[in-house]
Amino acid sequence: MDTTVGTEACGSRQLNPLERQVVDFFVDGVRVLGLPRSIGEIYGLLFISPAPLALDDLVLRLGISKGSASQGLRALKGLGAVREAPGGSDRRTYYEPAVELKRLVGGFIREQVRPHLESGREKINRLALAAGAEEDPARREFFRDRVDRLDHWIGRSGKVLPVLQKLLGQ
Amino acid sequence: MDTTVGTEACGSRQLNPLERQVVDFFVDGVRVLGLPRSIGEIYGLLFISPAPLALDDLVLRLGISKGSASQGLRALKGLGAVREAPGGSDRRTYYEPAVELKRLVGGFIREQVRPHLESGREKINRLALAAGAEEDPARREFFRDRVDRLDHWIGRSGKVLPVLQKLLGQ
DNA sequence: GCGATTGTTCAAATTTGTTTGAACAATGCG
DNA sequence: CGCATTGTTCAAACAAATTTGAACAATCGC
Repeated sequence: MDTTVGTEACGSRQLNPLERQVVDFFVDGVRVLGLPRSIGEIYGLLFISPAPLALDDLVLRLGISKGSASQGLRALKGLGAVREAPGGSDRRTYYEPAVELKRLVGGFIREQVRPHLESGREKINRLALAAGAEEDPARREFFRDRVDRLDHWIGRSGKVLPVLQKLLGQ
Repeated sequence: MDTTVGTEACGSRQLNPLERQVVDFFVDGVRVLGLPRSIGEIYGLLFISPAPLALDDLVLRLGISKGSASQGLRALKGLGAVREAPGGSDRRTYYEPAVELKRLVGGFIREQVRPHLESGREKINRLALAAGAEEDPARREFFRDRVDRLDHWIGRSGKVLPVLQKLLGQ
């Protein structure tokens, strides 16, 4: 092993143009989903790598810190977007991406969407209570209508998610 | 009109508990969508207000700055999530929320989702080029497959959006 | 038109969220 | 075991995004 350079960016192999483009593609992609940049970088590089990569590879090639790589991989595992590659002869753990849209969408919905729907439902229950406490009948009617509407939104979203998942997963 | 207090938070009427809860609900909601907090606050207060509100009302009741209120209203108008209330006798412009899920989802897709799909398509075209330039046939085949997959993702997403919109909009 | 009111803009301040890096824990090998 | 390598944690540094506020523009009634 050589010990040239150190922590600073791009010691040995920078990304080649294709890799660069793919990484950027995913950086933008995860931005839309509200996930941090490093997660897009990691997934992007795994996605375009013919062979699985270990944490050190990510650190070296992306020029990110070990901490970022570790946390990013953990998050991606949680989303079901990467898995450990089987049979790494090495002592290290190698990762490969999940590339089926179905799986990716499923993981995102499970981890990022459903929890919010749940907590939304709870909040709406409390809201309904508060709305019912209004004295003035006309205003109470109005509040009731609004809360009903929220409830309806959440209910519909819950219904639509599985359909969405099925449509994307073919 | 009185001129008590000034710019500092909560001079006159703070939010009552119901309003507080609704505002918080939407603050969380827009957070998930990657929109700033102030947008959730503004929409939330409009949503639970029986009568349309003007910019000054939002500033006063939410304790946010005029700048935030102005920018937030502009963004919400862009999303089709609020509109100017008709017939305000006053000199001021009053706003009311759009409360149909269909409209809200439609606006979000139009403003936040479609542009990213578009730019994604363009990036993939460039990617395909870069992938084709690979010398080694096996690697080229692999890259091709990956890029095809991305293309497929984007294509499918574009197909699903209208369905999603229709399902949510009933 | 003039003055008062309403609304916008944007650079600076603030807040929020991400990344770093060094200390620490875990793991496997000899 | 003891050492070397791999991976994790988390407080501090940093970066990105939002909010503020004050200067400016637009609008309206008189």
